[in-house]
Amino acid sequence: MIILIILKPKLPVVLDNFKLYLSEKSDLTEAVIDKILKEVRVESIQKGEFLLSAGDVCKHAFFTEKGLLRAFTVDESGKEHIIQFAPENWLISDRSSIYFNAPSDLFIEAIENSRVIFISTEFMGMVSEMSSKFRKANDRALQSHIHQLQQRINQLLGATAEERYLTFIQKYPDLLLRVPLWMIASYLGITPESLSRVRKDLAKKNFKS
Amino acid sequence: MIILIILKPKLPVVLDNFKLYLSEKSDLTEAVIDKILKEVRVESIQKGEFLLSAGDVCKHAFFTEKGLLRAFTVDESGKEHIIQFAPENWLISDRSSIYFNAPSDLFIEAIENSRVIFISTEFMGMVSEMSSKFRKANDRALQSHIHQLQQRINQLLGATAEERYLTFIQKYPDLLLRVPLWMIASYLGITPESLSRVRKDLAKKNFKS
DNA sequence: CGCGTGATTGAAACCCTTCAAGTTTAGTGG
DNA sequence: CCACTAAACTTGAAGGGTTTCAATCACGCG
Repeated sequence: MIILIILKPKLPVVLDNFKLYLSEKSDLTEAVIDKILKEVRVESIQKGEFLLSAGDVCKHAFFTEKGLLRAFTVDESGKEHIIQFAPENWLISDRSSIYFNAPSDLFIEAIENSRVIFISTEFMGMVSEMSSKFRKANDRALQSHIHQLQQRINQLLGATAEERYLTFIQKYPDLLLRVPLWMIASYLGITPESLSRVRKDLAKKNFKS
Repeated sequence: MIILIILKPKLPVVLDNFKLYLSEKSDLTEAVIDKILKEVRVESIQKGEFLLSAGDVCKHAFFTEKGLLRAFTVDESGKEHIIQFAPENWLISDRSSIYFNAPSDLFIEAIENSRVIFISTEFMGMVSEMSSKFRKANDRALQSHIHQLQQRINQLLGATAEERYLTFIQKYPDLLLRVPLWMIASYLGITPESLSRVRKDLAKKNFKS
């Protein structure tokens, strides 16, 4: 008789996306990356949980290994304004809060059950020192970030609700399926009702999806 | 008899503001700064002249030694959207156009007769290598810039015309006296007529200045 | 099943824009 | 220095896009 005993192995946390990210953005060997990965803090964040609240000092950048995060502000009248979404492979944080060690005015929340890498300033500094390619990739990302913010300002200055929506679905088609419409409305700076009507109009003009 | 001949001396271009800027942001000696200053390109720009046009690749950051510059986009319908003003001691440029060597979508124009320093990437690199304080100051400025862009997005997402105007005059009281109101309206994302009415309402509520 | 969240729809109100006209201001040349 | 012109600013009336509020519907989940 054969007795089969299967010991459930201690599952290593899967960090495929973050590993890929590091190997693409840096010129470190896989061995070194694997070593680094053992040091990073990873957490499972349930839908609805917060990674940062307004008033707190932001201490980490967050890399979405799995799931979906959002950053938003809340104004005096209690209305939310969504600043950014962060699906898989995106970084999200309050750069200036980290940099100036100042209270953030952002909330960062998981809107799906997520696995999130906590990236400290020290970690960034360490990898930057190890790889000049990584440093450059970060510079690049910073410039892109600024450019993207300016484009958004530009659109908010001039575009109608419909134009904003069309830009959004063209830029982030994947998010459309994962993010409730009222959050998209918040990102676009319009009410959920308005977005609903915009979509209705577009459907009438036989606009696909 | 005494004949007095006054030879008009070759006037050195006055760069007090930029000199002060360099000495505050770096830890270079005055002698070194003076040497550096001889290398920079300075130009007098008449009101209405352009330093950058959409479609061109931006090659310089511009430091306003004297005068006032603005950056703006023009949308499909021909409307201008002002992205930024740059009075004395401000830097203005299209970072991403410089960085990615890509055509800019910005115009940069003098709205007063101005004296402008052309700052090349090489110049920035050189000073950065000479002074780590300068490097850090630039990092800091970059972070502040991002923060300021985010605050503006936030306001465009939620605030009324009046709120935007009040924020503007509180943040840039000096510009109010130098910039035509229709440009301020453009910066705020409203029409000149609306701004006029907002100001009228504020005056009625006996709001000073 | 019932509850809560998200989405839709309608009607009224509101803010802002548009268009058009008039007024003020500033700059230019005689 | 005044006259002229263009640009900037104001004001009014009408219209449009969005919001607000309220009600209803659809769906997933305990």
